[in-house]
Amino acid sequence: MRIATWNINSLRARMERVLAFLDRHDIDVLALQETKAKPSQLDLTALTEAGYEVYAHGLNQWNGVAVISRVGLSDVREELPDVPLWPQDGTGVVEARAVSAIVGDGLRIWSLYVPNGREIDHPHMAYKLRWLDALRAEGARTLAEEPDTRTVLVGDFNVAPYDEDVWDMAAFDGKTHVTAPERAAFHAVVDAGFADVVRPDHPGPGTYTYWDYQQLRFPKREGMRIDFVLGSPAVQKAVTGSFIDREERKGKGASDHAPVVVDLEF
DNA sequence: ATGGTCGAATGTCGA
Repeated sequence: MRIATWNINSLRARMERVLAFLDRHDIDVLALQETKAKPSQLDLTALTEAGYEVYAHGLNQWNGVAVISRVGLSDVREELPDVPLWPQDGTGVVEARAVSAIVGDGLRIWSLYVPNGREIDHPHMAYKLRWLDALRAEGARTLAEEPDTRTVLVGDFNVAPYDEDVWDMAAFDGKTHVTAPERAAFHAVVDAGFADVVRPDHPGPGTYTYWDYQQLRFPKREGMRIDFVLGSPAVQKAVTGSFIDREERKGKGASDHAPVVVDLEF
């Protein structure tokens, strides 16, 4: 089974790219982030005709996540337990950040869009840390109940866990994504039992999944590794290969993120 | 030249 995760930065704007990507790489399951649409706004005809089931979760134009599968899609769950949807700050913006489903041979895949954090002292930063702790708790709970669970936590974590995951640490002085609390929150998820299954085969430095649209970051090879596939022990043993589809970042109409693809044989 | 780009509820914000 071949799974992938991709921050698509609007599914409506990039439906043709998604269809071509699924076909080109023979993808069984695709987790999307930043769909930027309510499900009612999506025309899923072409995906359905290509043999895929889709579960989209989005409440407004911000964020939104989805799972696309041609190997079954059941037992959908929306959002993490014990973490309130943002915000409590009176802006009235409610954002969808997580959805999961059982696909293939009993694999639970979570499509995750970790809150951005914005600025170090912004309320969204505290919310981001709380959200990551809720993810850790959910992962730990799952593994405690079922140590052999086939579970993957995939998506845009908005954290660069190591210095080599950004092109220049000096550029991130005083910025989010690289701070000690964010990295600790990320590593706590890993320490709960969910290892990065891509990094061992694709180490850095210079291995990125995101390049800002601005300032010619992609041609200058100035990117960040912030999109991950984290697998439970049963998943870790099943990995037979992986790659980051850097080609997808090229050309007109690209997302600012590249897809991350992992092959599993249970 | 200290910007440069996208997508969306576009007299403008979030990433």
